[in-house]
Amino acid sequence: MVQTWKKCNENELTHSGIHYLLAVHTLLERSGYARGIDVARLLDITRGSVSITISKLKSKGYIAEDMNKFYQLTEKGKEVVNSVLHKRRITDIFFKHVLQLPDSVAEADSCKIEHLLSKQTAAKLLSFVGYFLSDNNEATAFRKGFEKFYYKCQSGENCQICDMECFFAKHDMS
Amino acid sequence: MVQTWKKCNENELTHSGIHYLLAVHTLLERSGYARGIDVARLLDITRGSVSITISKLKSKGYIAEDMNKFYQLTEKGKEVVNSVLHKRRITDIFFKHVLQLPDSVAEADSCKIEHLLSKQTAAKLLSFVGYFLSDNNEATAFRKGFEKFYYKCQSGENCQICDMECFFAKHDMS
DNA sequence: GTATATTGTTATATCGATAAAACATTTGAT
DNA sequence: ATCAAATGTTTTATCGATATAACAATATAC
Repeated sequence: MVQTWKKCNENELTHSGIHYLLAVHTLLERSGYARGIDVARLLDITRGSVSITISKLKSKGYIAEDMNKFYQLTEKGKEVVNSVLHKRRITDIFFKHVLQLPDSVAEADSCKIEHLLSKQTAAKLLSFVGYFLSDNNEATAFRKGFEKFYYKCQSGENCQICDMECFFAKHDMS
Repeated sequence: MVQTWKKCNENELTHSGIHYLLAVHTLLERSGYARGIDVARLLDITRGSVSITISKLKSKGYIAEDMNKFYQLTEKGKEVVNSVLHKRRITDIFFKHVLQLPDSVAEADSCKIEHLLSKQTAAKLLSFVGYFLSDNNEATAFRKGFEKFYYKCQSGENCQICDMECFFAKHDMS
């Protein structure tokens, strides 16, 4: 538990850096080019900050420039963007269609964790969602059953699942 | 997507701050007291850093001191710790027993996202895990079916689920 | 009860993300 | 081609997390 804390923060790319890459990707898709000012507007930060962060991403090999100094994603950059977009997509679907959370909550939570999930977890989650949403009889029956189900720990007792006094029993989940 | 980015980082407590609270909690459980040096050792950081961060947490009302200046969690602090521990427990169980991920992966990913999940998502996830692991016939059948199932996007085609070229199809997930 | 060791605190410094402002360069309009 | 506007870069500063190191306060050993 504690021993993972430091490793937790050891990433080649920061959350912020990833969002710069996503922004460049979005802009390239949307308009075919991405300049500093465009990234600044999209992320709602200053041109100065963009200039600084993008040059770091360039020196790390995630971003390149074309002859007009417009940004391009390198292969390495594209790989990161692809990976993160897939993870977001999967968590988003999981939250919305499995857990049936409101879109706003699903999207906020997806944004927070998208880049943190390991490849393995994302792949398994994809597999799970694939099965859950499939036409299989078991999946269909399971979905129906879950609709009617609401797990609530007995107030005052230990939660059967998490084996400790239940936090959720004491709080309004509205 | 982009509009959530800034909000994503607006938290009363930082990830780091939460881990200080968890450390104090762990120490109180383990030895009955928590001093600066204990937190420093547990988190593998210096006494100086602990001193600074803990005083911030004190002024924010998460930590108090007894007469010997040993740390205590305030009600507010306990609430945060409880909430995070529950979220970790739930994600941990989900990763291990639903997704069947190896413990190491499950724990690493839980640590990364535990504090980021909204209350609503955690509550729904708990509910889901409760149903999935239950004795209901549908749940049992579903679990059996999922064991044999492995979703794999067709290479070169768009993934049915995520509606874009599949990242996982191209990568070794070992 | 003094000397030593342990613990806590307070500079000072670095790193990453950011802002604001000054400055530099490029683009565009006429 | 010139001037104004837009864009990019650099500087200075803040904030949060951290480290080191100096210093202060406590504990502990003898």
